[in-house]
Amino acid sequence: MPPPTQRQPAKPTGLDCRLAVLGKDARLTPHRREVFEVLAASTDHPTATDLYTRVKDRSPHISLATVYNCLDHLTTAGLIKLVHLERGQSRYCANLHEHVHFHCETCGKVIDAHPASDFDPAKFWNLPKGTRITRTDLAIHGTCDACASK
Amino acid sequence: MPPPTQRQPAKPTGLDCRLAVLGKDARLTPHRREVFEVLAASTDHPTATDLYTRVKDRSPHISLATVYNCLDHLTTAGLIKLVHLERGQSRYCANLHEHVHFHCETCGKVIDAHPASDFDPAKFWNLPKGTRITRTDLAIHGTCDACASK
DNA sequence: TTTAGAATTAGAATGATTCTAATGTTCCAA
DNA sequence: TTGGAACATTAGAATCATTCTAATTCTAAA
Repeated sequence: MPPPTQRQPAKPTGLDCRLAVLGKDARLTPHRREVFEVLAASTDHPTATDLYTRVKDRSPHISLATVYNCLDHLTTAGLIKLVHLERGQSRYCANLHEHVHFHCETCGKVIDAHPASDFDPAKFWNLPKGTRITRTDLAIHGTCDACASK
Repeated sequence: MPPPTQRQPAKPTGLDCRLAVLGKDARLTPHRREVFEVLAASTDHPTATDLYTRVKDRSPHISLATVYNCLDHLTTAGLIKLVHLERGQSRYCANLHEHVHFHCETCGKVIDAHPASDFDPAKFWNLPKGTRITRTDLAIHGTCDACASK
C-alpha cells in the first residue's frame, strides 16, 4: 500500500485549497506557489515580466522562462486567467469570480468589474448550434474616471 | 505601356461610403482602399500577415509595414476593428455591426455571433462612477460544432 | 510648378514569448 | 534505500509580431 503523505497537520489556507487541484496534473512546486501567491496578492493585472520582477524579490534565482512555465500551468489548471486587452504583453488575473475587465485607454489601468445582475452570454448571442462554451472574456475599453476628469 | 485605368464615374459603393470618413484625417490611398476591401471581403478575421499575402495578389509591391500602417489608420478611423483573442497575432474585422467573437480553441476558427436581444454592458456590470465606455469586446471561447462532433 | 507634408518601402530594431539543451529534483517501483 | 523516468528549472538562443528608421515617392495646395 502506498503510504499516505505524512503532511503537515496545518489547515490549508484559501490559496492552498485552490492550489490543491494542481496535484493532479502538475506538481505544486515552490515556484508555482510563489507565482500564484504573488499574482493573487496583485490587483493590477500584471504581465509576465511584472510578475517576474515581483517574484524575484523572494526567489532571486527564478528565471523568466520559469515564470512563463508556472503561469501556463496555473492557467491550464484553471487557477488563474489569461487576459488579452491590447497588443503586446498578456496580463494575468487570479480573480476567479465572474467579472469583466475595464481597460482605461488613457492610463492603461485595468479594473475588475463585477456583475450587477445575472449575465449569461448564451442568452444574448446567436451562437451556432453545437457550440460549446468554455469561457467568456468581456473587455470594456474607455476612459477611467480619473483620466476623464482631467 | 498601358495607360492608367481611367476610372469610372460610378456611384460610390457601400465601401466607398464607409471609406469617405478617411478623408478628414488621412488620405484614401489605393493601398488603404485595397487593405480595407480585402478585409471587408474576408469572413475569417485575418491577421496582418494574412492580409499582407492577400493584398499582395493585387499589389505585389506592397510592404508588410504599409499593411500595418493602413490597418492602424483604418482602425483609428473606426472603419475596422482590432480583435485580441489569443497570444500572438492580432486579428482584424470589418464587421461593424454589434457582434461578439466566438473562438474555437480546437481549430482556431473565429465566428461572428450577432445579438439575439439587446445587450448593454453598462446594465450588467458595476463600473466605477465616471467611467466612459468607448467600446466593448466580448470573446467567447470554446469548441465549435465541427470540432465538438469529432 | 513648387513644395511641404504624408505615404511607402526595405530592412533594422524591439519586445514578448517560446524553444533548447544542460542540469537539478521528485516520485515510484524494485 | 536506490535507480531511473518524468518533470522542473535555468540561461541563453531563437522565433515571431510589431514598430521604427531613413530614404524615397507621391499628393495636394499655394
